[in-house]
Amino acid sequence: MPGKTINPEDWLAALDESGFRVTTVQETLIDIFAHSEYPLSAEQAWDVARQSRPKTGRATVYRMFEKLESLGLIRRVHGYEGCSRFVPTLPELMMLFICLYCGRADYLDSQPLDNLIQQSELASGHHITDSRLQLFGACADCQQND
Amino acid sequence: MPGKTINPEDWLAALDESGFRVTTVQETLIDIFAHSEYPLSAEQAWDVARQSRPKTGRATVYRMFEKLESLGLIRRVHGYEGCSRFVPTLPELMMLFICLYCGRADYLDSQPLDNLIQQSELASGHHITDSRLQLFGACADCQQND
DNA sequence: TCCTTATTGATACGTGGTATCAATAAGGAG
DNA sequence: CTCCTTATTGATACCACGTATCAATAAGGA
Repeated sequence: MPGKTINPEDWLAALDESGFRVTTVQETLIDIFAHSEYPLSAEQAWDVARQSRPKTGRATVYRMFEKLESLGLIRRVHGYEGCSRFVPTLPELMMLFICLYCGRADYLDSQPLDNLIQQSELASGHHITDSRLQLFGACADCQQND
Repeated sequence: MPGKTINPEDWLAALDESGFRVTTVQETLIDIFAHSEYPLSAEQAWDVARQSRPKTGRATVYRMFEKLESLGLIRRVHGYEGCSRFVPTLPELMMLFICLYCGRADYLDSQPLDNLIQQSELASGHHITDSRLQLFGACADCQQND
């Protein structure tokens, strides 16, 4: 599974542009996201953060997750381990696949989803404004290592 | 939005066949599910259950939800109001649409989703064994009443 | 360097869900 | 129908995740 990732500079810039102060906690947490290929819960991120920054507060991490989500920089994963984990948002690659064996997240081209939505709108008469799709299974790597 | 619903008899039969005892709490809760067009949380179902059966325990309702989910009779809704609500499972109609205005759930034909999964498997090399798709927007009724 | 104020960390709190365990009731055997 | 075994229940305590509060800290502009 290829390691697609995000650029911490962009995230800090986004926070700055939105009028938030740039702090060291932010840098720490953004770095944690940038270097993880797995979906992260606030609790997990808190544990990692305290390794390099022991005084980090729990509430602060939750607040930062909220902020990052509201800015669209991370999105929630609705998975087998609950709904409290997040992954970085990759524009144009919104379809998320989670491997049930290694736990890693992979992003897929979302064009097929757009087609599906159009189709379903026509068939049902509903106006669809948002969608959540997640796929689960065995990633290419984990299939080989059986 | 048409009121598709399920048959309480079938659910009781399914519980019986799985070796569970048939109890009055079960009948109460199954009835509540059969008569609601909205996704239900355990807490909500508990409130309703106590109207006709005041001594009903909270844990019992959570246990029953767990049982019904494990038997595949209800499924979790990953929605804007959290991930703790459930709807009855309708086989062959697995794609769920939730109206953001009236809150009702509608089931859509899941053939397009099957196609999407096939497509994504080919493109990514992953083996997809499970999926979660939910659509949000304005249902046909709520679009008219604007 | 100082000052204002957003952000932080510690703590307490709230809600959704689970473990425990004695009391109850399903339902098969006689 | 009655008895007996045991799954199920209800009450309580408990735990995990997340949020509100508020004094202390630190960004960053003047």
